[in-house]
Amino acid sequence: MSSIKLTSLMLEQTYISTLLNKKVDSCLSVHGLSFTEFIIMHKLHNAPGGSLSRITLADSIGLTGSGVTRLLAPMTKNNIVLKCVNSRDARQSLVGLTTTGKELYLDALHSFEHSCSSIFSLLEESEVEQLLKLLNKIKC
Amino acid sequence: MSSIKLTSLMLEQTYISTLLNKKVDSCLSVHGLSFTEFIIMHKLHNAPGGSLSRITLADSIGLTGSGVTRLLAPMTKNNIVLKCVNSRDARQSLVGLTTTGKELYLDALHSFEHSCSSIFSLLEESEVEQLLKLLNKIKC
DNA sequence: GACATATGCTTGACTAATCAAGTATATGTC
DNA sequence: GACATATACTTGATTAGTCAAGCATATGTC
Repeated sequence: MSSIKLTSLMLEQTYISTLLNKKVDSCLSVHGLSFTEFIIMHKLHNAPGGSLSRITLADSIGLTGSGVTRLLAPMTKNNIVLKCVNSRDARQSLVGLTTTGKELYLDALHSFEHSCSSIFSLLEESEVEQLLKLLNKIKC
Repeated sequence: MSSIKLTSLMLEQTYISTLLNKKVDSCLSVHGLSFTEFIIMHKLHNAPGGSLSRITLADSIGLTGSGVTRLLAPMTKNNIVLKCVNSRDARQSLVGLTTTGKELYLDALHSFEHSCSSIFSLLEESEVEQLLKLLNKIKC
């Protein structure tokens, strides 16, 4: 396998990702959210039971635990997420969306979906599926 | 087109990219380089004439001009890159690799290629090409 | 039940990058 | 040639995240 192609692939991937993040970030900024905050809200909204521990959250979005702590602090203050004690394990604090948080998420989701549609507009449905499949084959 | 698939694609892409960057970063750290520094060296090494202006560099790696300035400062101090004046335009400063920089780049390239091989090891050559093609179809 | 070790989270110090404002040089128009 | 505007770069302030160290709680072993 040509290492030039793999090198190109890695560089291209990084480059595109940088641009996409910036694009999505600016689309979400009208809701006062960063992309990372939106991802957190998305994970919480779709979590079974509606809440996750910080560690689970961190792993599922590729961040460190301390990164999550720092992100959640202002979100808690702004009444977007809620910290609840886990009665089984006092070390853990489960996090969930507040009612305000849910509403904000649904609003932001609209913008996000719109932005995704525009970003991936040149791809056919089959290509989207193919891309997803290929991305999942990357060894992280 | 299902917006759930597009949403998944965007989230998956971001997640994988985060992990890949961390992986590559740690592989390059043995050379004392960050991934971004390596990308800069790569662009300079492959540039026609061996030098680029800061703006061109910034655009080609998806960074702002000030980001490039900040990255180049320590690289200049460590004698990896060299700043040369453009006689045609005194505002511009062209940047190129020093001899030390070239050697360091070639060393780091080995590690980088090795890391890419491992990361993309589950992909066939045809899949790599497909992935590259699909990534390039994304509208940034 | 006491102690060693592991786990979940927070915090201080740091790094990489951004943005906005500023400086220096170029260019086009009168 | 003077002035307005544009371009290339730098710098101060800020932000998002990392890592390492620390604290609190859990768990396993004796």
